[in-house]
Amino acid sequence: MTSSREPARGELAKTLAEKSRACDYCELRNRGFCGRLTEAQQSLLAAKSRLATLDAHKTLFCQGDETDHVYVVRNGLLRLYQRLRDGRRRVIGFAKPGDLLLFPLSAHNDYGADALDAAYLCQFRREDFISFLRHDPDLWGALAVTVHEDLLRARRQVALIGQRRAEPKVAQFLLTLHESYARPNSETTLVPVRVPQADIADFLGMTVETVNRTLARFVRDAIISIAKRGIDFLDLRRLKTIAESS
Amino acid sequence: MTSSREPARGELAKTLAEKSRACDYCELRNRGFCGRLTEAQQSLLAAKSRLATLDAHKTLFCQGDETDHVYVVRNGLLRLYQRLRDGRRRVIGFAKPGDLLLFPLSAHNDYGADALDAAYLCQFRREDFISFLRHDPDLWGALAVTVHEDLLRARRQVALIGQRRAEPKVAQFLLTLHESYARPNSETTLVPVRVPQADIADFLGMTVETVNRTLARFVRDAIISIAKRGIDFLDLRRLKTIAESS
DNA sequence: CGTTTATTTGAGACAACTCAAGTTGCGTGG
DNA sequence: CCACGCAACTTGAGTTGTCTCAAATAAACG
Repeated sequence: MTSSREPARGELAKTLAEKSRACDYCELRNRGFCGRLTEAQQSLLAAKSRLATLDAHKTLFCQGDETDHVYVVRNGLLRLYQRLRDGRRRVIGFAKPGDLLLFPLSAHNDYGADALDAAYLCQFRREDFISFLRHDPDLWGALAVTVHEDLLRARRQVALIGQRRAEPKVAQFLLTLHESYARPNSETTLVPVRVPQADIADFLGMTVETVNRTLARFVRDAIISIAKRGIDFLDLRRLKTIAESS
Repeated sequence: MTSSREPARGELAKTLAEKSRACDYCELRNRGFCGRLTEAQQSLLAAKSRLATLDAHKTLFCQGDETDHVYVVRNGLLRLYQRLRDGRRRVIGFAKPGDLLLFPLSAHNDYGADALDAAYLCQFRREDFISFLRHDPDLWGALAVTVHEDLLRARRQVALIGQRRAEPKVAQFLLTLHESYARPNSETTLVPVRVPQADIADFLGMTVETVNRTLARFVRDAIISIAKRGIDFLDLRRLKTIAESS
């Protein structure tokens, strides 16, 4: 099944389960919600957390449903989206490890989420999370900063969609993707995620055809290379030039 | 000077000053930051607040500057904007009475703000605001919810800009404007704000020319009427139809 | 009353969209 | 193992609507 694309999946799951309580995995990430917590706070939350697993293409929660849980992504990539009045879909972002999903003070989900990859998440009951906040007011800061970062991300998306030409849009999107997955000590230029072109289109407010043609041009010009395992960034400098060309 | 457009301005200022401590004015608004506070919390904040006045077209703060103060709008309308790499300007929103400006946990301003109308604001030193949060943890909730509402607004702007055709964009913008200023017990359809078309264009990601032509069409079709004092909504039903026409 | 800023109008180019076929890749079941 | 079906991707030709550029007009301000 989904494990075919990731041989070490089962092993990883075991590792995650062992480290579940101490949040060692999340601690590795500077960014994200858990990265802003002290070890004591992490332990407090971990005590009431449940490990949730989600196969690729499965839905974690739907827009409009009651928010009974909130989540922190441990592993995998999720697509966050809203349905618009006219039936079209708007992808509002992609959730990476460390990201907090849903706002614990809202009774209903602002958006829906489903997995692009198989995903592992920490699940918290919303009421538990709220009582954490009451118990340890310092958690409020982490929550507020996290929501504020989502706000900054949303504003970046506004700037992105506002662009008229397709090439800078896609180029900037690719650069953001690269940035999110760039490791300081790594030489590889391969970002190991496969985002469907339809999702890129709905994120950037373009049609699939235009996204496809633009990506094809980048591939033809040897700026990127698209493989089954992800996107290989061959010429970051040229990609940046295109991104700036507004 | 600017009082010529609002004869009762001076009187209003006096009223505001008198009610400054109890925040009675802000209390009248359901929406906004102050509306989420208890009277005790309002008094706490009011004790350390300063009334700031700002003439029309003046700048309150600039993007990138150090955040030494945060503000709550009492009266007037402000334009919030960011500068993009290519020099273009992106209007990220308009601040109405009750809105909190700037994020007290950020060291630098994410955006700039200047007045469209003459404006009155409550000014707080950032460190004072942070110590309020420490002193009364319940304030954290109000802050988090406020930032989250900004996030929802930003996502609405994403959906707005994502539209391809000009008419629905402008129609939806006008409807939002109308909603923000609609009074429950009021019969008038006049929204007493004048937003420059250039700002609408930068908010919606279009050119001034297209905004102008679209507005002209609405006026020609007797859907709205544009006067010096503001926009008169003559046919809300038709405006809604256009807004839905994606 | 002159200067600056905002709005209005026109003609043409261009880039993304629409529609309509293909093709490829992949998981399922015979 | 191959055939099938579904979903994602690819490609082409024509349309459409906004943008661009260029100008004239109107309004705001000292």
